[in-house]
Amino acid sequence: MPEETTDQSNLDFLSFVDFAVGKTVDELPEVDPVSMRLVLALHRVTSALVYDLESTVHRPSGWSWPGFRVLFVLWLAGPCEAKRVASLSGMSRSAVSALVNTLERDGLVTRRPSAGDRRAVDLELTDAGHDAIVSTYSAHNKREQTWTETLTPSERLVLIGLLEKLASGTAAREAVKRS
Amino acid sequence: MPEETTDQSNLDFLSFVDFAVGKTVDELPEVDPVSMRLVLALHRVTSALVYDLESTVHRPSGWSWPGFRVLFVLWLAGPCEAKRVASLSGMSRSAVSALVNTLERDGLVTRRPSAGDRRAVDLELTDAGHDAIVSTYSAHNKREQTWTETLTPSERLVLIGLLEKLASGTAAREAVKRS
DNA sequence: CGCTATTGGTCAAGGCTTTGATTACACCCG
DNA sequence: CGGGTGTAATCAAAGCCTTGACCAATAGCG
Repeated sequence: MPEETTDQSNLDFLSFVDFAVGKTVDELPEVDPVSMRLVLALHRVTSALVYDLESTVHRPSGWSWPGFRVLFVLWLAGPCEAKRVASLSGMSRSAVSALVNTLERDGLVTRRPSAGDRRAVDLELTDAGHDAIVSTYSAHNKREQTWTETLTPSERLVLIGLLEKLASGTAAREAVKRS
Repeated sequence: MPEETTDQSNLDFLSFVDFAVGKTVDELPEVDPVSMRLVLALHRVTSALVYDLESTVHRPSGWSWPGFRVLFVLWLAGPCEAKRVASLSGMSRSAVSALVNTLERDGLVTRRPSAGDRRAVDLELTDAGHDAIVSTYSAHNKREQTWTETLTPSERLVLIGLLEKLASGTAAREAVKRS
């Protein structure tokens, strides 16, 4: 791993944000630099975090983050309908359906027609699925802790508060939702 | 659009986070609830934001957010090598290469062998590409402003500061980077 | 100079997600 | 009870992204 080039590309990217905001405001005066910077920062840090977790934790175990999210919901909520898994995990029903094809093939989840509603499908973790989620989540959270350590304890709480405020604000509520 | 079911699913999801943190800490004592909640909130709000911007701004214009990011970099940085576009946009070289296939097909970008280094490829915005990025970015930022309005002006600055601190912290620097 | 290591770009296979269409089934109202 | 409306799930086509392999060209060292 070439540490110095990693730092270099990081700098490139950081200074590019400054440059981008400046030049954009210059050419498009109606642009608000604060919201531009906010969304840029949010997207960039999340994308780096997801990529890091996926490539250090999930892929090495042979699974993907999206698959992990489905297993996670099933672990916590217990067996339930695909529709509910979609809404709890924040994915579309189509995405859950496609993902469960993979998970079922790999023996982590079973699919059964629901008893009450014959349109619905009940999903349930297999024993292998249960083992997978428990062992993976420990590693996942260890890596999360490494990221979090950059902030002081009170900064962490402030950040969580602001993110949750953003998530329950007007824009989020009126935002287009996955179907 | 059924407003009440939208709110309902939002509540489902919000309360699920509380439930998930509680139950996970119960079963896996080594898990740190703060970093769990931080990453959950970060991922969730970003994913909602990206989905919203993509479906209200980019798809209706006929393009995708990833394509937009490439056009954006080319607009700001001017014509440059694919490698540089990748590092400035935070994408892998493979992803840029694949994406430019689409952008070139749609007449937004041109690909030319570089003068100095015969391995490299220079990318440049066409006139259509330039028009696309300028008109799309105005709409994009308007929507960003709607999201940002949920926070007070000083909260916005605090949030940006914390996100940028997270992005330049140890974990981010040592994180696996896209190749 | 020549050999080797590295770098820029692309391709291929596989996975996830999206929209839109389709098939079953459930529910409700006349 | 029958027909219209809405809902659960799935499929199909298309797009993006990832890893790993590969080629071509450059750079560095003996």
